[in-house]
Amino acid sequence: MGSRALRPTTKEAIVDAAIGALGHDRGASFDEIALRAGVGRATIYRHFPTREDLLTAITSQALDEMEAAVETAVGDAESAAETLLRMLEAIIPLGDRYHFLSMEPIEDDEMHQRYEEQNAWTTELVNELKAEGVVDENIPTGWVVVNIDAQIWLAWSEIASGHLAAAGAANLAYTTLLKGVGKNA
Amino acid sequence: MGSRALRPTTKEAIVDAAIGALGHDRGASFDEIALRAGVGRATIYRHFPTREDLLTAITSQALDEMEAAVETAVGDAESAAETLLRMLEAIIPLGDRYHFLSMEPIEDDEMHQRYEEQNAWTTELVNELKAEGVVDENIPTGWVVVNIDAQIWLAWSEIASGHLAAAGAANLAYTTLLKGVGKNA
DNA sequence: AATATATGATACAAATATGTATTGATTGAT
DNA sequence: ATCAATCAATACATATTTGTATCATATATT
Repeated sequence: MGSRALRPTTKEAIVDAAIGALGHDRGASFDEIALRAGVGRATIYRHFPTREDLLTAITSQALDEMEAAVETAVGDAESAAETLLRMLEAIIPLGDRYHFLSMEPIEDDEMHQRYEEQNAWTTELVNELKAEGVVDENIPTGWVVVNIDAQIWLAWSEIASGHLAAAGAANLAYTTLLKGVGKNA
Repeated sequence: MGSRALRPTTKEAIVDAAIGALGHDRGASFDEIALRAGVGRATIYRHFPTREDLLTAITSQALDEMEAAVETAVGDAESAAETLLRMLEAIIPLGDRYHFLSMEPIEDDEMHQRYEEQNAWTTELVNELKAEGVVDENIPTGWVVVNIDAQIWLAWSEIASGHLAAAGAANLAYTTLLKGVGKNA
């Protein structure tokens, strides 16, 4: 059995608490995380032998959730442009939990590789956007890729700070990315 | 006398070493900074009683340099659009030293206030850009402001990683900001 | 009920960083 | 040459965090 519990496992509670604690203070200690999770500090070490193991587990879960959300949302898109918009719509709402991870250096090798794959996926998307005539082919692909990531990050930040409504965020990011903030006479 | 020394003061050497060390590892200890500066660790404490004092000094110097550079570059601009471009041209080359500070939370009250003033300046600039018809007035001013900051940060990152030539960076950021990466048929 | 497992609480060891204090040497100014 | 200030080196006290070990208790399974 997969034994998917109705109530959160201790391990899940720890991961959740860690996400909360680290989102609030990226240097949060195991003491704080244990307090949030309502478990003893030693219990954390039974599930995650080192701090890095815990960080890796969180990163892994974040990537799992994001990849799953994007994959679902993007599945039946009929163009690269639609794929981009769907991707933004799927990934921006997940930012409230994982925003802090985007500022964290990736230590684990496997996580690093998954990040590279993510990047390769986005790069391929940009190439398709160029082929479709949606993105200017004179702009370096790498620059477009980091701008896509930046729009996601900005949307996360502005939603988190209450300056932006979650509803229209994806569309705003999409438009800003493709057309900029300039006035198109 | 201002007594501007021809050779760097011990204090200046410490600040420079701290910028280098913290740029490489944001958690760098006083040991590492002292090593880089070629001074004893205790000497740092004579000039900066606490770690926060040192951080504040670095932040202050960064803001001084950036404000001075922008003020000079922007002085005779004849439009808000020109001001924006000149600002980008002035501030992007400074990123190699202060890039890491943009990811650091601001603790000091005075630095926080100066940051707010920076933000107010950019906000005013965006309002002028809207008045000039350069920026779409339907886009929230705050969103434009964070997008300007994001372009600066992206340029810094991409230059630092060697993916972007410093030369055309400001123009690329300027164009991306106003027109986006989309193809304008 | 008996048993195996997971947990909480606590103590402990080790490492690291911050900040203070002291002392002798070096440097710079008069 | 003398004097004052600054510095390097060192030792020290303190605090924090990580990771390990132990033991009694609670929980779940059979």
